[in-house]
Amino acid sequence: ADDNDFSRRTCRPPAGGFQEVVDNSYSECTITHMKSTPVKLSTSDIRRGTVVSSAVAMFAQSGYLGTSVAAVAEHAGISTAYVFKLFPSKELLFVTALEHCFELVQAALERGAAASGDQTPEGILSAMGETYAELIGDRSLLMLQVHAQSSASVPEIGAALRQGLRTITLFVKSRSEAPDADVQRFMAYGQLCHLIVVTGLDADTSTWSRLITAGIRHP
Amino acid sequence: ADDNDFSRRTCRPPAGGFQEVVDNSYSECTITHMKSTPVKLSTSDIRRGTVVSSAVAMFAQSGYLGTSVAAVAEHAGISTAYVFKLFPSKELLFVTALEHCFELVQAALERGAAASGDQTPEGILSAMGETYAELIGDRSLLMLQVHAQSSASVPEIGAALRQGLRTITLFVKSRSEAPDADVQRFMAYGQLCHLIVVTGLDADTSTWSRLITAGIRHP
DNA sequence: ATAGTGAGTGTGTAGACACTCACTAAAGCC
DNA sequence: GGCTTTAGTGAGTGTCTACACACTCACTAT
Repeated sequence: ADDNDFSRRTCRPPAGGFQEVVDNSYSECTITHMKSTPVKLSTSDIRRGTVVSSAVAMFAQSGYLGTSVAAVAEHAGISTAYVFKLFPSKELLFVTALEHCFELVQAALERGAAASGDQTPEGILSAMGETYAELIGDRSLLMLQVHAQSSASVPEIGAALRQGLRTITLFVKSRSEAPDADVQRFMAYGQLCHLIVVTGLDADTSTWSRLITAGIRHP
Repeated sequence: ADDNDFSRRTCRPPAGGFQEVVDNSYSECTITHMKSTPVKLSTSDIRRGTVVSSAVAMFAQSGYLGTSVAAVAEHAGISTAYVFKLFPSKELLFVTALEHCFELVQAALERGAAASGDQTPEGILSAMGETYAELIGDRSLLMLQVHAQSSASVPEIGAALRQGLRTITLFVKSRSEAPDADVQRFMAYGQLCHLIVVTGLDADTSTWSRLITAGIRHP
């Protein structure tokens, strides 16, 4: 239990080797006052950010009920008790992770739309789809959404899911200016994409699975 | 503890009042030898059937990890211990329930296709979609699939999910004889339908949710 | 009457999990 | 140096769950 105490303060990467989503929005360390010590100060807000990243990774791996707060804490390299000091409950930790997930998705769609050479509605939708498929290559953001759907009966999770879906839908609609039916189709194929990854069909070469995965890239 | 012993043998409906999926494939009681006693014998196979029905209902409600075997047993009106005698593990109980779910889905699709007036590929697909939307009105079969996707990392569940998806896909393809792209679209909108129900958008009248649910019936 | 069998249950157990609390170490400010 | 605030932890507690075991009882064949 005490064999890794000395390594706690060395700013080591989280256990598991950074396979979680890298979160740049928290990494900036704002030094408000002139400090002489070059060692960067770890405020609780920065810690909160790393915990959210760990929560995304762990919840994506094992789901809401299947992930213990202790596992998130270990991944973040802090104690379980401190996670409960940063977040009032497991539920709110999950919701925060989910909201963060949707922020990353929207940012990716925006990037894709901006980088599209073809700025027609169809071109923008296509570019967005490509970026999304790229984004969920690491599976974390995708699996978190799947697990959230499964836990939507928890009121706060359901609300967060609905809110995130609303944000994404409205963003896709306004950014692409495509007709409603095309936006709907975009969302439907996004869901199909989730199914493909969840069932591992992207690694399946049988003819029937080709039928499902046709035209959907798998990086 | 002994206040309900006498009611055990009266073939009463499961606790909860038959809100679970009614399963006709098990209700037949085959009397192999001529018997004089008119009371129908409760073999373990019949019990297995009722337990599977209860498992579908309970797992659909709370998911794989969120449902205790005791809850399934209580819903079926038997003891927890006996459920473990009928099924070797919780995992296999879930898999059996999922397989049963896919059987019901396929049967519904077959019924829809047979009842379609328009026997063109597009007509059959459309009729199938309508029957499917009707079938999942009670949400049990839909939610079970959603929870299965969330638990697909359990190897046996993932395999059962893949197998069920394969069966449905091949059936839709062969029964409708529609081109692959149309079958793919059929599956994609099926997944969108799941998302709508999970998030409760079918009861939402806001304009953005109308965009998602347009053209998808919600009974 | 006897021996045997399958249906079905009550009780126990070992472990896991969410969450709490009393506590320390250190930084910032006077 | 004192004093307050904050980061961070170890050691629990109560509860729940999958599963095991030993057992009863209705019934059947001989």
